[in-house]
Amino acid sequence: MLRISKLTDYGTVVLAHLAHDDSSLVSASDVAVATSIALPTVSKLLKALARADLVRSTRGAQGGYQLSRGAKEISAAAVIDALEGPVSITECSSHDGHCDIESVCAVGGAWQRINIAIRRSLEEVSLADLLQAQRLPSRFEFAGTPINIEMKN
Amino acid sequence: MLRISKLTDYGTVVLAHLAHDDSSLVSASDVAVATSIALPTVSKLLKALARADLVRSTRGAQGGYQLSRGAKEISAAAVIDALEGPVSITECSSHDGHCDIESVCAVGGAWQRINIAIRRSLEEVSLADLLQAQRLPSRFEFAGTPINIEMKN
DNA sequence: ATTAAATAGGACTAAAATAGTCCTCTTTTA
DNA sequence: TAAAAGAGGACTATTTTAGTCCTATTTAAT
Repeated sequence: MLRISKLTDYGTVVLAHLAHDDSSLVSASDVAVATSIALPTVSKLLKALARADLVRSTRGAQGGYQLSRGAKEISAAAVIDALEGPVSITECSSHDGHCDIESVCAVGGAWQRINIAIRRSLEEVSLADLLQAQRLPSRFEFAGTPINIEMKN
Repeated sequence: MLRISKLTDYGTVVLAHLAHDDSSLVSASDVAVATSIALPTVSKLLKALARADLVRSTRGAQGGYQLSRGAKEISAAAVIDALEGPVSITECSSHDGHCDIESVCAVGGAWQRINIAIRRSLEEVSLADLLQAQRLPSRFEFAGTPINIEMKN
């Protein structure tokens, strides 16, 4: 259920590598070697991440990529947006999506609300959190009720 | 990002219809007519929902389906599980999934944690909630920009 | 008993999304 | 000016998802 794409997952790994090598420029091929992800794929990911301004690129020889801001300033939501676009949880809730059964749909905006709730929680999680895999401080509201999320481990 | 499949969405609509017609048995074709979803599709959905024990089926003439429990006792998570299987947010976090880059993956269990968080929130939401959530214009911020979500009925 | 109305299960096909590769162009440094 | 990088996009293959259809089984009504 509710999966993110493999590319997004890889994207996180790539970002993680950049976060590690903090100050210096890292080329796509370095990242590919370090992560064992095929170079064309890494390249594609980094281009998309650059367009979304999550990484900054420097062209030319000795060029490469670096995070455009600190790992704490990059949210999981931003990563997903960059690599999958701002798509919603259901088709009919996306902006120009058209829903065949709209007129008889009893469910209406319910999934949207869930979507928003999930989105908020993803905004609370930063790349730094992902790296540390420590307790995630997630707390958000759904349908007016505050929901606390505790994580085991 | 993070979408549920169209079938799951339809499944919710189907369940919503059953919840409406509370006490009596409703045949798959009745549901199909009422929801404007093609009969074979409705049929397929109801079978899956029956296997997951979200609806109870009665075979034979005058047979049909009904919810196996009250709408409040059916969580969004259960619906998703029934129709998409208990898959995780990433491939490598699913139970028997194998991840190519496991050995160098710096992200590790981070997405799993997010997955658990989302899952919990989906367990908090019942079918009854989904039904009530009609027509609430929503507003939230993304990347500092306020975003309005309008629902067209 | 027989027939008709249902569901059960699964095989199959079609369509769409995803993943991955490759080519050509531009930029920059040595 | 050559080599090392990224930019952009076209293209292909694969996988997933959606949707249909067929056959078997169950049950109620006649």
